[in-house]
Amino acid sequence: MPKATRPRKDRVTPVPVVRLGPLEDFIGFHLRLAQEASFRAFAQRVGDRRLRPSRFAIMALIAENPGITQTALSRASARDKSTLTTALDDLVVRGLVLRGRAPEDRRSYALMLTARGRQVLARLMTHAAAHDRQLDELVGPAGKLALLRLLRRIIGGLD
Amino acid sequence: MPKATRPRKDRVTPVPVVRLGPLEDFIGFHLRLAQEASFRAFAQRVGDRRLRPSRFAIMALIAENPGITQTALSRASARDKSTLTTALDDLVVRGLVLRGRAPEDRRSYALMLTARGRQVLARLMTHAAAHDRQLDELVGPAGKLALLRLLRRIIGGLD
DNA sequence: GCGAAAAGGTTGGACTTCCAACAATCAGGG
DNA sequence: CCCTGATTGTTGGAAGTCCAACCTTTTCGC
Repeated sequence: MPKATRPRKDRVTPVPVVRLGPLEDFIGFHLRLAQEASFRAFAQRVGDRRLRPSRFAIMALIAENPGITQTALSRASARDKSTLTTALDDLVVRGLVLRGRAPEDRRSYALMLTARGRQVLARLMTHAAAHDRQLDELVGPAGKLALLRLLRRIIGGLD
Repeated sequence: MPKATRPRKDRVTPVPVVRLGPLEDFIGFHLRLAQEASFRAFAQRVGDRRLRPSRFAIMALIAENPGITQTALSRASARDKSTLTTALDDLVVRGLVLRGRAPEDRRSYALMLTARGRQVLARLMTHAAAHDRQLDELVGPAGKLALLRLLRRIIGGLD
């Protein structure tokens, strides 16, 4: 076997060592770093800057719950309803989402995907699945189950 | 005493069930929900809206690494360096952080906490510790270790 | 029915954040 | 030395986000 190139492990990049101190053991800090890394990887995978993870979640939730209201969508995606107003304005203008009126409650809208919205979502879903597989490989199958279980406890316990 | 209005009848709040579909199993989606919940609980605990989790992390990292540069702080906190410019402007104006010049490299600054910055950080740290204990109780001691281990794998694996 | 409270959605304002482009400084090869 | 490229930090622009206030509509107690 030719020892052509040395592994990059011996790289002498002078990345300064930063001590984390108490942050080393804080769950919240690590949640933020992991979420940031995950979103960045997802966004990079998709490429289109107008279809970031939040838009994907919105569309996926509408697809699973046709006729959902903006407030219900707000709760499910953990975003303020005013945030959804502008996001949905954008998705409607781009022809991906329909804001139908709900006849039984004239205050609310009934959200649905357009045919083109379903196409775009399908493409995003393949990226999301690939992204999730990448995360799966990092934590392993047992790790994934444990991770989801722990995250759900935090999500449900802090309401 | 003003006329008492009777409280409304306690009714079972009809929180609409939202189906998550594929999102049910996506790690990234749950990371975001957990981070959002944690962030919100921390902010509520602290109260002061000008000392949110990101400011806390910045100050904690400076305290652990006196003389750190903005770029190193940017990497450690996973925030763009331009984000740190404005955040540090604010902390400096409020007398919590010092931007000292680094004599050996006149491009960079050497960040340090002021005495008042250390006081403020100490107060934030008690809130952070209480917050983390709350998370500990949700996941249990073994769960915390597992969670940190899994999150670190994701953080390190997506670079 | 009536009136007050609650709920759905929008608007305006303030922050945060990223990215791209830039100026100043440093490092290395010729 | 000098030129080129890399690094550090700032600026400007765009987008995302929350909160508080508000309007409309619905619900509920009386």
